[in-house]
Amino acid sequence: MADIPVDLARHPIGVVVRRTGLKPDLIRAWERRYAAVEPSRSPTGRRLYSDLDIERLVLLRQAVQAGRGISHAAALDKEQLRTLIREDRPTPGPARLLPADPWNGQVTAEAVLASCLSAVERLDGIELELQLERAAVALSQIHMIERVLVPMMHSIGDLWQQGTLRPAHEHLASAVVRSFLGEMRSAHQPPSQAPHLIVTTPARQHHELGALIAAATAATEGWSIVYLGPDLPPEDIAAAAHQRGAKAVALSITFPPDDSRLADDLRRLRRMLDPRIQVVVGGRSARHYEAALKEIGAHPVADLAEFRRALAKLRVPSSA
Amino acid sequence: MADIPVDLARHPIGVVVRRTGLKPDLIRAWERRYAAVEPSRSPTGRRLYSDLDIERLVLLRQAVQAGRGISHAAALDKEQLRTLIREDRPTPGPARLLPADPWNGQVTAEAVLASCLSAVERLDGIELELQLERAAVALSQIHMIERVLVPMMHSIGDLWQQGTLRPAHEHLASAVVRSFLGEMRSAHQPPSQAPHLIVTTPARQHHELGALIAAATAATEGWSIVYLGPDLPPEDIAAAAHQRGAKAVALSITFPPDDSRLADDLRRLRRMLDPRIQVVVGGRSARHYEAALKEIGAHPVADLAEFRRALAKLRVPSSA
DNA sequence: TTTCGATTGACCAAAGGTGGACGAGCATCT
DNA sequence: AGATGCTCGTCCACCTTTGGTCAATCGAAA
Repeated sequence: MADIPVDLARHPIGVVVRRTGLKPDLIRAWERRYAAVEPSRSPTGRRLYSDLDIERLVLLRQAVQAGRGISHAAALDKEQLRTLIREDRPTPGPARLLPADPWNGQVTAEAVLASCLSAVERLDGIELELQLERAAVALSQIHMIERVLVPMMHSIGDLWQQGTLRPAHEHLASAVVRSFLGEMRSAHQPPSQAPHLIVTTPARQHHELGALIAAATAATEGWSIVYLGPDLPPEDIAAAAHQRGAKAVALSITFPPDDSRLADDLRRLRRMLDPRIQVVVGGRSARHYEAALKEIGAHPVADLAEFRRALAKLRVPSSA
Repeated sequence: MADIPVDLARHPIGVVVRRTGLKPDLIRAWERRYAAVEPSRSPTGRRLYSDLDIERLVLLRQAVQAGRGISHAAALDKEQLRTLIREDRPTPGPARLLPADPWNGQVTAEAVLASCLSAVERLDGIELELQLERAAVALSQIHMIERVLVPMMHSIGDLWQQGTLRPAHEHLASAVVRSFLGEMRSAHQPPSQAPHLIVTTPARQHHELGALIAAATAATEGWSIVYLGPDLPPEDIAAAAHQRGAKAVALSITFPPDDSRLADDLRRLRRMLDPRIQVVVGGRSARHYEAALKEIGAHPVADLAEFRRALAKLRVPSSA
C-alpha cells in the first residue's frame, strides 16, 4: 500500500463538509471561537484540512451529540475525545480486549481495506471480523462505512465478476459486514425521546446492506431505529410506521434499474402513510426512480452525507 | 486505556441527566435542599459533575426507588448507600445503570419468551435485543436457542398466519435474532487447531436461521466456523470447503418439501467434495430428502441434540 | 460569470441557573 | 375525623451563557 501520510493529505472545506456532515459555517465557527481545529491555509487563504483534522471534527461532532459543550470538547485531544464518547454510550458493551494491532499506530482506511480483502480471499471470517473491530477503534464510523465497508463490498463484487472470487467470498463478507453493522447500530442507545425512524427496503429488494448502513448512520445521529430488514411490502411499512409513531421512513433501493411495481409500491406507501411522516430514499438505484420520488414528495439522497443532512432537517419540523 | 482521572473529568448537567435518568430540576433540587452532591462550577456558574458525583446520583436514585427518603439518603456516603440498596433489593444482581427488570430475580425461559413476544408485538427491537441479552446471562445457550429463540420464531409465524401479527413483526424479530445468533457465535473463539466447519444453506434456501443456530451451536462445541450465509450453489460450497480444508459441511434445509433440483445439488456437492469431508444436514425439511441424503452418505439430524452428537462423532475419525 | 470560500457581525433558539410556588402524599396533632 | 404541617417532585418566570445559523461583502477558482 502506498503511504500518503494522513497528516499531509489536504482537503478543501467542501470535502470536509461531505465527510463530516457538519455545515461549513459551523466548522469555521468552531475554529474561530474555540480553535477546535487549525487547518493550514493555501497561499490565497483557503482552509486546507488534513485527514486528522477531519477525524477530529467527527469526534467533536459525536461528543457534542452526546451532550457535551463544544467549548469543553474542543479543548480535549483525540484520545480524550474517544474515551469520552465511549463513556457516553449508556451500554458500555462487553469490554472486549483488543490486543496487538498489525498496522501499528497509524491506521489508514486503505491499510484496513487491504487486510480485510485479504481475509475475505482466505475465507477467514473470524479474521475479517477482528480486523473490522480493531479498525473501528481507530477510525470514525463514517470512515469505516465510506472508506472500508463500501469499497470492500465493491471490490469483492468486481473481483467476483472478474472470476477471481466466488459467490462464497461475497456471502462470507456479507454475513460478517451485516453483523458488524448491526453491532454498530446497537452500540448507540437513543436518547429517551428520540424520534423514531423506520428503516427497511421495499418489496423485492433483497439487498439489505444499504438499509443497515442507513440504520447505523441514523443511530449515530441520535435517532431511535426500528430496523425491519429487507423486502417489505408497503402495507407493512406503513403499519409499522403508525404503530411506532415514526417520524420518518428510510428506504434503500439497490437493485433493478427499472421496476414499475416498485414505483407503484412507493405511491401506495405514500397514500397509506400519515402525511406528516417523511420518506427518505437512498441506494444505488434510487436515482432511477426520480419521477416517482418527486411525485410522492420523498427526499432522495445520493450519499451518506446527504442522508445525514436530510435527517438533521427532519428532526426540526422546518422543511418544506 | 487513556487516563482521565475520574475525579477530574467534568460533565455538564445534560450528560448527567442522560446517565442517571434523573430530571435536571430534580438534580438541582437535591443539591439545593440536601447538598446531595456538590458539583464544582465553571467560571460562568455552570455545574460540572465528576464521575463520582454521577455514581452517587445513581445510587441515590436507586435508594429513593427502593422507598427511602431522599433527605435521609442524601446524608449517607457511597458505601452506606450501597449496603442500603443491597438490603432493599432481594436480587443481589450487579448494580446496573438504569435498571428495569421485569422478571425480577427468577429468569425462566417462559418468562423471557413472553417478554420477547411482547417486545415484538410492540415492534420494539431495542427492547427485544435487551431482553435477549439479559436472558443470555441467566440461561444456557442451548436453553436460549431451544426454549426461547426457536419457540419465539414459531409463535410469530403462527400469529402471522392468524393475522395477529404482520410480516413487519417477523422481519424485525428475524433481524434481531440473526444478529443475536451472530454475536453468540463470534463470542466463542475457537482453539487454534480446531477443525473447520462450513455452515450454509443450499441454493434457493433463503432461510438462514437454522444455519445460524447450527453455527452458534458448533462454535460452543469448539469448532472453527466458516459461516457463508444462505443460498449457496454446490460448487461454491465445495470450493470453500477445499480452500479452508474443512472437516465437515453443515447444511440447513427448511423450505420446500420437495425440490428435485435440491436433491441434484446435494448429489453434485457430494461428487465435488473430498470424500473425507463429511456432510451434515438438518432443518425442518431435511427429512423430506431422506433418500438423497442416504445416497450421498450424509448425516441427517433431527434436532440440536442430535446435531451436537454428530459433531462430536465427526471430531474423532471413527464414524462409518 | 458562476460558484466556492473567507470574514465579520449580528441574531436568536436552546441550555442552564435562580428563586419561588404549587400540590400530592403522608404523618402528626387536636 | 379533620386540620395542620412536612416532604419532595414538579413547574414557572426570568435571567445569562452558549452556540448554531444567516446575511452582506469580497476575493479566488472553475
